Amino acid sequence: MKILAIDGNSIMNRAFYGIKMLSNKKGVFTNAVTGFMNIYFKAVGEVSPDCCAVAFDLKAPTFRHKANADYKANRKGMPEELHMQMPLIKRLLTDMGIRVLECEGFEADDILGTLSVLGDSADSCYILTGDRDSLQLVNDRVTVLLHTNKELIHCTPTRFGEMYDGLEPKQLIDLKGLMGDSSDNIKGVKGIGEKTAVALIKEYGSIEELYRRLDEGSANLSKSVLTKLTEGRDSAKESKWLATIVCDAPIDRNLGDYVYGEKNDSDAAKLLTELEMVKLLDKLGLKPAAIPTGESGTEILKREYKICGEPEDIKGDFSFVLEGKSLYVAYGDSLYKTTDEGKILALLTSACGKRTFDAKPAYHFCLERNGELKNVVSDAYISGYLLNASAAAYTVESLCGEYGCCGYDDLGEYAHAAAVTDLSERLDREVDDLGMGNLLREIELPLTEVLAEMEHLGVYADIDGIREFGNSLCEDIEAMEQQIYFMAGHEFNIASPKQLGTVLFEEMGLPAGKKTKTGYSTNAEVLEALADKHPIIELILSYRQYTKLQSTYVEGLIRAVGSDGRIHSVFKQTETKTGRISSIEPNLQNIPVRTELGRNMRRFFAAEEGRVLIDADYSQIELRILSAMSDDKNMQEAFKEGKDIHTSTAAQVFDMPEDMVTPEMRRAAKAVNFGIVYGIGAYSLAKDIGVSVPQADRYIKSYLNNYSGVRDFMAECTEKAEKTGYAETMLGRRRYIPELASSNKNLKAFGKRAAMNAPIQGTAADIIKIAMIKVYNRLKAEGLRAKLILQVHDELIIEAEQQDAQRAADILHEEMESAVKLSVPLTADVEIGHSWYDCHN
DNA sequence: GTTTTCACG
DNA sequence: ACGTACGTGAAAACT
Repeated sequence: MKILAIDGNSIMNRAFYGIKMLSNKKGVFTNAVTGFMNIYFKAVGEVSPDCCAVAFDLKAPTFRHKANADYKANRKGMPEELHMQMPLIKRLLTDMGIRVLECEGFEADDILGTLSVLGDSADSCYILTGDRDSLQLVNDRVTVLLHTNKELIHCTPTRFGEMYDGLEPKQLIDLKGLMGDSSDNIKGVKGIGEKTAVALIKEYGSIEELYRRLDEGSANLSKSVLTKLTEGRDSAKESKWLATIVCDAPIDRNLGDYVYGEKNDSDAAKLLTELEMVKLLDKLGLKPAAIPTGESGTEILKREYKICGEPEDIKGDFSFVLEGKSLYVAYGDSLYKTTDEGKILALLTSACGKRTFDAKPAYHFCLERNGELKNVVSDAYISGYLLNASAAAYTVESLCGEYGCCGYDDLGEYAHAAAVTDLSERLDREVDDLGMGNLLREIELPLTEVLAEMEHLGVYADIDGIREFGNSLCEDIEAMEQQIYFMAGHEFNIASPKQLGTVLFEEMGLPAGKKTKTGYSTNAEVLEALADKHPIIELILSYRQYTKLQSTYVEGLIRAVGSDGRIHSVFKQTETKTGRISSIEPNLQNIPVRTELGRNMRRFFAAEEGRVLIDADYSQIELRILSAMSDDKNMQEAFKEGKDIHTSTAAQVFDMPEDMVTPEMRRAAKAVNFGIVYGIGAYSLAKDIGVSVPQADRYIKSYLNNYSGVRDFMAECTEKAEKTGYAETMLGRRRYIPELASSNKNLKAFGKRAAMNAPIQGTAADIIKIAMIKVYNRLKAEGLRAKLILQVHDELIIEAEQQDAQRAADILHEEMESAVKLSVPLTADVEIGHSWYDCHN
């Protein structure tokens, strides 16, 4: 019989610190449980045990510890994030049929020791732990599986000998008796370190023998060691006793009782579903269990489907997925598949209501064939995002796992289509229950179509112009390179932060400022502070700016231009935690604008012959939202009267009339306004505007005194988020913030800032999405040859035929400003021009 | 695959 | 004593 005995505390501890923080959306941390199970399965895979037990320390102090009150003092203070996972792993193990052992008055170690002596010579024991203390238990039939960062070391007596220079496992306690162990608060003999201790034990074998020989006078010891040993005699004995793992803890001593017991799959499934540990669920061969929602818990339903080949006779609502060129349909209890483009188009453009998972590819399919996908009533991809915007990914499988749908693996390629009906039902009900039905049906679902069309149309790029610009950059870059090499005295890779750090801070002796975790920081902020120390700094900053433009924008955008001469970015609808959309391949939401050099890139984003671009951006949308959500009458007044908000803020913060506000003061006020939206800190504000930290702190205090509604609102935001676990926008979009449950000060502070920012940034995102849909619909309804092609968070861009441009611009202006009704006006500034550059003054 | 840097709102 | 604003994506270097 082979038993696997696990040190639960030790492995949980190693798992916790070895795996990045994970949590479900309610803020229950799960990384230690995840890591524990990974380590457990690895060990099981390597030793195939017949039985298993996991030992845990009991929290209450035990009699052994009373003898030495400080004993273990250094192990206290398990962080709350780990502590909260202990009951979870115990429940999970129990549900898996694995014995969990706890024994009052004994540590996990002692339980393992006791397990290791059970059975007879035919039985073997594997002890899984991350703690080297247990190595003393190693013998011919006891192997310690020592978990390290690199591998699971199988510590047999032979391996132990290699690791400890020929010592016997049993001698580990003698070693500790002499040298002590600060992590266990074992004192040892004062003045004896590892080297001396090893030498002594190698020579005399044990503490008892050492002292016998010492008393006898036959020990060969230096005078100082002799003195230390004599003085430390009692401590050595006690330390050895403390280091000794007891092997007679009062636990069940019948090996056979540790054979895997009956599993409780249904409870395990419920627990793991709740914890959102989908991968583990899968690994255990379990199906997600229904999480009861509201009063009436729902059972997992599994539909009986029949696979029917080509779709025909579909007259009502159906579920579908379009994967590659294949359309899979679930209609009633029938599953269909077709690759016939005509049939696909006919189905997608039919008037039937459609449920799906990720509608965008289907919109593209139709757009490419001049069809129109109609009546998408549910998209589980989007619903999943609304329910938890922080998930790493949204797949049919992960959503099935999380929301208690059974999945249809047995149906092979039809599995996704089959699951859509269940997913839509479950997720959409949850969305409705949480008050996001409107957000889903009025905003996110219609938005998918708008985004698909924007992607489909793309934006024209003057590729020749970009190339030419790139060539001129290249010349400048080469010249700068040579100059930098000359000043440094040799060639090196300027783009390497490591090499650059060496050149600047070691070879040239410039004062090194901040450090990163790997070396010197060489970012722009650090370099700017050094600008007057050496002319090379300015060159490096220019070099960085030019090479950034060259590699990311010139080269990146040239690669991205399609055969139609246009750039088709992908707008992701389920990526950000706040509700914004993001843009990739390429990212068109970060095209340079802040410097003149970079802004030139925007000359190449233009309208095609005969057309123009219409650009509109919201003015101060986030601050307007803040004034509305906080109902701060003071801030609202500034907007109602059409004032410049930063000047108005400066006048209040500095307590003077508006016409006395200097540009300097306005700049500071602007920084405070931005900072407020981000969840401000005095340190960062000080850095941003170049004043002292106490000065910055006074600005903030003065700001919050003037805008007391804002102060109250921010406090409410964090309180509400702490209580409920999430922050929400004006339209009910949620962002879960598990960091608020953290006991880590930094994480919690981050959570608070996120709780203050998410409602504002998220509401702005909601509003521009509404505007996009309204603009899209009106341009279409009025038959204008004008289309939305870009969104940059608070900015929308239309490409329009010249003749329709003014009407389109009016629509854009009107719909953006009337997207929602706030207690302050929402204003958008519109510009018409040939290129994006021309639209930005 | 992670880190550093820097582009945007 | 420490770290220090919210939300993104891409490129190059580094491990």
